[in-house]
Amino acid sequence: MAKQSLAQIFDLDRTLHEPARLMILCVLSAVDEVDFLYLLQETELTRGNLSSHLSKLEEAGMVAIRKSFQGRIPQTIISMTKEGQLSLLAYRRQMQIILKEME
Amino acid sequence: MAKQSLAQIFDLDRTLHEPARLMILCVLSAVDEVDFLYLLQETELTRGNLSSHLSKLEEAGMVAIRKSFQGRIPQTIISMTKEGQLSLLAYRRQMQIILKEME
DNA sequence: GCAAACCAGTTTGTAATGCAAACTGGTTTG
DNA sequence: CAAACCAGTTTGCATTACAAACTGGTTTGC
Repeated sequence: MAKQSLAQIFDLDRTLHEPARLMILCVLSAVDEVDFLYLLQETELTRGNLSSHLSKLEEAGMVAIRKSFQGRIPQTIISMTKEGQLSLLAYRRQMQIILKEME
Repeated sequence: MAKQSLAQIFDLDRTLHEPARLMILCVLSAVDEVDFLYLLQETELTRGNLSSHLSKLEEAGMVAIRKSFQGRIPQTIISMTKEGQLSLLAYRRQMQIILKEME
């Protein structure tokens, strides 16, 4: 493979590059299924922000969102999709290369 | 030091977190003084984008911008400040921690 | 000698974000 | 049965990143 240009190396997936979403996926990569309130507590995001970042991740096909009930209280369960796992892996690799580039 | 929260770990410097600016600093960290046209070529940004990202970096105190002439043609020379070097180092360290966190 | 093309950038306009605050639809408590 | 609470969603706004248009000067063609 020919040497990559800087522009290519730094062309990061913007969905994952947002710290809040990276943080969400980081939690998900460890536990693989969580509810909204657990994420809320782990990430210290506001409910509104967590909700909208999850929507973005869902639209991008990175996470799956399932609604259920805990007794009569609604509950939202979030898990990472296969695509999400692959994208996160790719992002990590790319960022590793960037960090090396800056040494 | 107490264990850092995820929110703290992922609280990245937004000035540096933007890929285009990270790329600019990456070039600067290697050569330490460049002109506008060299950056333009290395980064493959448009002139407008390069100009505005440089302004942001200058406002943030990360780079110093000096105007001179090459014969009668105006020339812009950019270099990284000490603060820029330190901030970039800090960003790299923080991102290393994040990548570890996601392993 | 002056119009057209070129050079080195800067400014402006626009669409897309990220965040906080307000809202929704339901449940529990006093 | 009103007030407080729960689990989220929607809305409004200020900030952005990018592209396109602009600026102020220089060189080229005729």
